[in-house]
Amino acid sequence: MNEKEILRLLELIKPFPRVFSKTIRKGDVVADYLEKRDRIFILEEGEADLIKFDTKGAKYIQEHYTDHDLFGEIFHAISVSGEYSVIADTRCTVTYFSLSDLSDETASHTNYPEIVGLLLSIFSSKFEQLNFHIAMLSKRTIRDRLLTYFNDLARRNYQRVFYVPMSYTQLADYLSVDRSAMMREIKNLEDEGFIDRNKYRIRLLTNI
Amino acid sequence: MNEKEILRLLELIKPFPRVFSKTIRKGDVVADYLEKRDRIFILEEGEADLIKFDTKGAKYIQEHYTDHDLFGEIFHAISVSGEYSVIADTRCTVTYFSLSDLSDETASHTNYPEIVGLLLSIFSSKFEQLNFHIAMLSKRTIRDRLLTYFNDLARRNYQRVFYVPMSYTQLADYLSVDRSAMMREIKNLEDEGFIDRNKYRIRLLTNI
DNA sequence: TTTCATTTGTTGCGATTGCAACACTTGAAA
DNA sequence: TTTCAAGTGTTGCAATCGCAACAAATGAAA
Repeated sequence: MNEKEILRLLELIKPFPRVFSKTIRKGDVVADYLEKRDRIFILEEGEADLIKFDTKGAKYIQEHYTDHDLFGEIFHAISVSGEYSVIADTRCTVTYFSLSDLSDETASHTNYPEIVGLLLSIFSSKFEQLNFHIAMLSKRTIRDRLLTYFNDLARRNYQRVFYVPMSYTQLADYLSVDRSAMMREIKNLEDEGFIDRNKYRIRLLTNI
Repeated sequence: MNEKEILRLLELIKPFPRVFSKTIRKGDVVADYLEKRDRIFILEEGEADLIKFDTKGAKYIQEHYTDHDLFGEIFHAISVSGEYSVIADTRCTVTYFSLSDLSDETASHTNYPEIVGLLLSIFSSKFEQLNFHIAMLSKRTIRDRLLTYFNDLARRNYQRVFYVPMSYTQLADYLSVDRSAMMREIKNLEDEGFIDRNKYRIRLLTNI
C-alpha cells in the first residue's frame, strides 16, 4: 500500500468531526468484527493483529498490521463460522471512520475530489491484493501456491532474493494449506533446486 | 449487484464526454484484458463471456455477463499466465469509462457526491463477492467448498431450494477443483442425504 | 431432423495432502 | 537467567483429490 497516500488522506480527513482517533493499550480490542459495517481503520502507530476465534474457541492470528496499515470489515473474507477481533500488539493509535459518513461529511468540501481520489486508489490496491489472493488460492497444489507467492514477492522486490514477511505458520494460513505439508513442500523445492533458503531468506533459482 | 444503482449511475454519467458507449456484434471482442488499467465496463444489453486463453492456446469461459453486469480489470484475478478477453455472446451494448478520468471529469459537477456514493456502493458489493470467493477457496475439501457455496446461494435466495446459476463445468472452475472430482462429491452429498438434486435444482437437507 | 460440439456423469489409479504426533529452536516475559 | 509458550522441522499413514478416459445426454446450428 502506498504510505504517502495514507498519510495524505489522514491529513485531509482528520479535521472532520466524524473521523475519530483513539489510543489503545496493548492487549485491548482495537475493533470488533461482529457486525459488517463500512468502517475503515488506519493504524497510525503501533502494531495489531486480526484474530480469529473459531467455533471451538481456539484463536488464530489471521493478519498482522503495522504503521499506516489499513483494515476494515469490507476488506476481509469473514468466514461464516467464528468471530474476529483486532487486538493491539503494542500501544496503538488508530484513526477510523464510516465510509458513508465520511462521504456525506466531506461532499461539499474543497478537498472532496482529492479525498475521493485517494480512497479510490486505496481501493484499487485492495482489489489487487484480493485478486492476487484468489489467483494464488486457485492453484491446486501447495507447490504452485508457494511458487506463485514467491514469484510475487520477488517481482515486488525487483530481486530473486527476498524475505518472507510473516511466520511460516501465518504463511500456511494465507496459502490455506496444512503447515506441515507446506514445510515438506518447501523442503522438496530446496532439494530439487528450485529455491535456496535460510530461515526467512529465500532465493529463487528458476524462471518459472 | 444492485441493478437500480447501476441504472442510476448510467443515467448520471452518460452525458460526460469521456464516458463511452458502443455496440458490439456477436463474436466480437468487447474488451481486451491485456493491460491492467482502471477501466470499468457496464453491459447495458446483451450477453458476454470473459474468456481465458492459457499458454497452450486453449480457451475457457471464466465468467458470463448479462444485462447490467459490471466488469473490468480491477475486479479480476488475472493469473500470471494466459490472456483474457471479453467476447460478445449476442449483440451487446456496453458503456465504459476510466475510473480516474470519470473522477476528474465529474469532480466539479453537482452530481459528483451521488456518483461517488454509487461507485463506493458498487465497490463494496465487489469486495463482498471477492471476500466470499476467498473464504470459499480457503476451505480445504471439495465438500466444504460446495457446502459453503450452496449455503450462500440458499441464504441469498431466502430458501433451501435454489438453482445453480451456472454450468457444473463453470462451477468447478469457480470452486477451483477438478470437475469430475466435484461431480463425485456432489453424488456423495446426495447419497449421504445432505442434498437433494435434480439437474441444477438443489435442496439443502441439513443445517450446516 | 440430423449433426456435432459441449456438458454431464462415472470410474480406477496414483499423487498429493491433511492429520497426528513429537522433538527441537526461538524469543519474550518473569 | 530461567521459564514457557509459540513457532519450526520432520515423518508415517490414511483420506482426498486430480488426472485420464470414456459413455451418455444435451442443445444449438445446419
